[in-house]
Amino acid sequence: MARDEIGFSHPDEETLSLEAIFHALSDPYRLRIVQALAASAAPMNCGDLSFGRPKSSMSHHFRILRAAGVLHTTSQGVEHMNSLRRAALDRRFPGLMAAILGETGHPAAAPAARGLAPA
Amino acid sequence: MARDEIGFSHPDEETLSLEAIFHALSDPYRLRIVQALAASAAPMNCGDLSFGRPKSSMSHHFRILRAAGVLHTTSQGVEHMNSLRRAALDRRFPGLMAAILGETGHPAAAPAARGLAPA
DNA sequence: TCGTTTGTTCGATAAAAATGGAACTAAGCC
DNA sequence: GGCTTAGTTCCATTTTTATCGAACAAACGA
Repeated sequence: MARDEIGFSHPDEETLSLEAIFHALSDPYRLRIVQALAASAAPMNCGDLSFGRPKSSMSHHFRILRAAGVLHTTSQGVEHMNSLRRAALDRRFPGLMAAILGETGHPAAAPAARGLAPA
Repeated sequence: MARDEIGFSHPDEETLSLEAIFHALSDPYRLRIVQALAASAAPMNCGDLSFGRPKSSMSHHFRILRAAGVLHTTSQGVEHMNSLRRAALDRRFPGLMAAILGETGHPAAAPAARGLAPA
């Protein structure tokens, strides 16, 4: 369990489990957080990822995503910046995030994972 | 919702959701069921996939896997034969099952999803 | 028809998760 | 120091899941 500076604890890459990742992604808000982060070039703070829900509720969701190793959070001033742990996830479960996010070799493919209506 | 002969109801391919699939796979027994089915050439009955747990408990897990569209079940005599809905899952979420099962282009890759120790 | 096998359904209980207000902490600004 | 902003932690409540015995149902064979 790596403890970043004075910050959050994120699980080591080797300990990431499919089970925890799936649990983390089985909640609609958490899935939206992941999708929003994937779509964003830059890290995003918690407020921007709260979808109008109470802070305490969202803080709970961030914690679960962090604990599953999906998210990485660092403090920058008053805010907490979140990003996907994409490289670690890709090494540990190659193709998983790509499939979830609807990134396939074929640009026309993966309609469902991109939120588009199926052909 | 397709209702097979006199049998089980399985969701239509178009309605499969990542969220439901993730929830289904976030339980250890359910994940093992999926992995066992993937490893098996032939469909398997419920007893062979029960890992020594009570029937009523496992029946519950089968129902969730079916409702998520992960599993397909048919009656054959007294037994219920289960198989992965691999084709439907692959069409709807290309690469997802391959990543979960640790099937990658490179035979040496995806150690974690195949249950092997990471290099 | 009776008994056996396989699995589902019911129902009660226990365990786990989600929710959100309130109090609190850390960082920055005046 | 006092004030503001951004999140976390605490705590109680609700909701959802999991667990598993017991009763039930369907298919088959003797």
